Amino acid sequence: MKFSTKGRYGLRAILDMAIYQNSGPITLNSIAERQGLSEGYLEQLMAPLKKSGIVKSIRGAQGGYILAKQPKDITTGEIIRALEGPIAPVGCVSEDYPEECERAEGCVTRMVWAKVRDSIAVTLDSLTLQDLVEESKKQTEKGHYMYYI
Amino acid sequence: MKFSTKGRYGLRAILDMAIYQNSGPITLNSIAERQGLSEGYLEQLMAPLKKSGIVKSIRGAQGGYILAKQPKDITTGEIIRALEGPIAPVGCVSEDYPEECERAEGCVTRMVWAKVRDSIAVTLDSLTLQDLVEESKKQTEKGHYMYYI
DNA sequence: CTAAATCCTTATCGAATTAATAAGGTTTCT
DNA sequence: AGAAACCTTATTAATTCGATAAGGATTTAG
Repeated sequence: MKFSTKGRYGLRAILDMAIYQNSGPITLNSIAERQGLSEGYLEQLMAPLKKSGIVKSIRGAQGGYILAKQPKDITTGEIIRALEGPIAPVGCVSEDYPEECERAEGCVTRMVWAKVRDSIAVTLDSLTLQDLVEESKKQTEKGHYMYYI
Repeated sequence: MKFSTKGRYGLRAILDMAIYQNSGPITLNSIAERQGLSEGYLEQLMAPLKKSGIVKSIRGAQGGYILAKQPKDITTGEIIRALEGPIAPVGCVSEDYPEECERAEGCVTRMVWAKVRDSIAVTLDSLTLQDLVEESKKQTEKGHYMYYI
């Protein structure tokens, strides 16, 4: 039961953007360097993030990516869903198109998974990028360098 | 971000046992039949469940498995951990032996994952097998046959 | 107008994980 | 003694994951 590197790296990348956004677009190259991630892999993460309206891209020289919304209006849930798909600890309780199952109606274990799904969703949806930026500032003041993982 | 069939099938198997326990051990064969699972695969699930003190086995003819504790004293968290390992949406926040990470100290995204881990753990740990048995009775009264998935 | 910087897309590949089966062994009851 | 059941390990096919590669498209700067 793990999130893949898509969600993990993607969240780091977006937080990186939120922290370093001040003037002009941010290149994948600079994110990759700061975060120790591969630029090629980051490129693949940007496609769904763009599609979900979380980032915008600016092509050409001096181009890069910018956040499409204010950090306070972007939740971690949004980011994770863009990268990992709907939250679904098991297929039959997927947020989007749950898998069919003959006896889903009276299924007791299914209720367990639905509760798990909801608890994950509530947690991720109640955290905004702004929250993370502020936490990051606190940590920097404490002398800790940066988020990782 | 999915639980594997180990956790899903295992939870069904244990709930099946809780419902059908009355006198004498329950054979894997009968669980497999009722639940539509393969007996061979169930065998593999029983090893860790036994090791975790959730079930006991009785060997030989007329043998089978019985719950090692009362349903009210078995949580879904226990069962899932026995089968899937420690709850850990990402390695660095594993309940058991979190993976090392240079900058774990000031890591902001790590805090996100820790919250996710805790919300899953609280959900699973606050549900007992007894709760599921009762829910199952309710569902049966409503005319729904059984849990599945 | 050309070169460089950057985003964009698709293909490929090895490694790891998963789900399941198979096969044979051990224990205990009748 | 033989059958019923648990027990353990090995194997395998399929899938997913993480990453790299390669080449294309767009825009800016000079």
